[in-house]
Amino acid sequence: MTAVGPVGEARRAVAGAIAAAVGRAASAGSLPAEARAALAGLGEAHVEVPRDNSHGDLASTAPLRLAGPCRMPPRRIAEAISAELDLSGMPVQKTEVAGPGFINFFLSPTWLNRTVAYILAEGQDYGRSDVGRGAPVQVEFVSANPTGPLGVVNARAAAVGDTLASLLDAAGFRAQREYYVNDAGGQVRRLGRSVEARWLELHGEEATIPEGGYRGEYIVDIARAYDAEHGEAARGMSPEERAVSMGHFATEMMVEDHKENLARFGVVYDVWYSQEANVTQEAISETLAELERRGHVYRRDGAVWLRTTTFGDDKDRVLVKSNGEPTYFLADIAYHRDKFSRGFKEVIDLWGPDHDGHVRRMKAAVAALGQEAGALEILIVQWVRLMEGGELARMSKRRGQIVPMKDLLDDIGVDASRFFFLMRSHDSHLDFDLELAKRQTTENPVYYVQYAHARISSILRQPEAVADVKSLDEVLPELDLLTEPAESALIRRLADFPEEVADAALAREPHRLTRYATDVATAFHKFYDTCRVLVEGDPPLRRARLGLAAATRIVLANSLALCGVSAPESM
RNA sequence: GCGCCUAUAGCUCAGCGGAUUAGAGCGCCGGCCUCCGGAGCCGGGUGCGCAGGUUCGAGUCCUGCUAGGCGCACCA
Repeated sequence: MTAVGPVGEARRAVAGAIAAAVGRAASAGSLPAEARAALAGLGEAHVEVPRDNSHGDLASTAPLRLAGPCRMPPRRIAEAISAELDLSGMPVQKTEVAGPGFINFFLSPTWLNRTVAYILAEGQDYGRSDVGRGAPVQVEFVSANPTGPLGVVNARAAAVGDTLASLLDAAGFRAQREYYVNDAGGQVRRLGRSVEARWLELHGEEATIPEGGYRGEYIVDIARAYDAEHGEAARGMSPEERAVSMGHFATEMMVEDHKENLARFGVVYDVWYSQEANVTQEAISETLAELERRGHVYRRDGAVWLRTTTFGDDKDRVLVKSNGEPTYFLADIAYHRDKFSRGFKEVIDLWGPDHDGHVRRMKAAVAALGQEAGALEILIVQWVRLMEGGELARMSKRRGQIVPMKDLLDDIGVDASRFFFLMRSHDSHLDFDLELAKRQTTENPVYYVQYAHARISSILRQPEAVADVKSLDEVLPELDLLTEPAESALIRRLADFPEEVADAALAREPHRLTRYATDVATAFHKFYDTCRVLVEGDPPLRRARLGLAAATRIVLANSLALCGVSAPESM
């Protein structure tokens, strides 16, 4: 838990009051002297948000945690602390000792209502915090090979990476979104030769796709495009020249295609980092030299090795093959070295499940370069299976198992795709229910949340509401009229938002956001069901409820924005 | 063989640093609109793979086992 926003303030206040009470209890002898130090070791973390709101708005587990050091039953510690609690001037309505030794705190209605005013004042900024203190963090994601179209796993990585970056920004880090373009090396040649084969076929010549080449139909499209632009020139080239020329052409075309799909998906990168342009021979040999200087390199069997086992890998890895060529691993190390030289202290890579065997060696290499452990974090985005009616779906019957991202966008759309990808933890396998995602009229989770937003928007534009909506910043005194349980429950959940954002960012778990947004939508619908917003004959209460509705809309809009999902005013 | 991920309701999954009574969506059954958007709300029930361990307390931590997925190149 990160203490930010309204709940963070309350958490700090409660933690402070408990610390003071423990101090007094220790002086008075009702607690042993060890209690002070033991509590100090806990920080503010012992003040938690209970799962069940009948246990209060905040609860301290300090008595349970102090039981060991104090050698006293937790319940008695709780009572000793309770007896010394001084809550004057604090937004706490009541406290209780409960269960095995929790101290539960019920925040006052005044606190809740001030929170509504605070949200209204913050608007678009509500949810932002400064826990990152402006630290630059790089998030690199998707980075697919430009040898074929993006697939659904790439789409998932795009949703997760983009939202993670947004969360980091909101939590006060400076996130940079980077895409690494693998436009160098053997695969470009292979791609070029594959295109060449198709190009020859276009001209009625026999040709075979080379071993390890690319067979997708898109290669034919590329060959056609190439022919239209450079067909004449190509006729005069040697096969080798053609492979190079076509390889570059194809790569550019694929990268453009990736950019287009990602942009359509709402993902805009700060940097498209070309391997060919940046990871030069020079960069590679500098990297090798640095690793040698640091003493982690040795020669064996004609190859140059990095002693990654020093840093937890299960075997050493080759940097330079015995034929003198650098491995991709070395190029990748050079790339990561460059990231850190650009000033990032924290670098997060999102990789596909086919690369999880490479995690250890890459982290080992970064450690070998002298970076702190944890400077590089690698998140594995797991497989996506598209399901339709409980069966594996084949959206693309044309070729293989790879379902293009484009088809997903065409069929499902951006909002549902992104939301669905963000409903699950990135490291668990995802069964994507196409039928459910396509539904626009029923219980699709994304529509559930958007519906709440649209419903509020509808209320706020009712004729009897508009005048009040304009002056919501003046409703402060009326907010005290919000005393219904459904109102308090909703406000309480709205108050969590900044901590939800900060915690999701720090844990690198963007999927928490969709759950939170769903919770807020549920709390709102319940409120709506029990409390009439546009109450007649009671203008103050109406203004208060409009204020709450407007605050809810802010939280929903901000949550959806972080997810990259639209927040419609009507549906 | 080694490594990583996963195992929670009929299905897909949450459960964030261990904490009071384990949740959501879908599916199924039954209620709720003279009223701000019924794309909503309320009710109905089954579950932490197995076995140990640590602890005042384990879905959560540790060990072993079982099952599923993935990875184990001088490929990129």
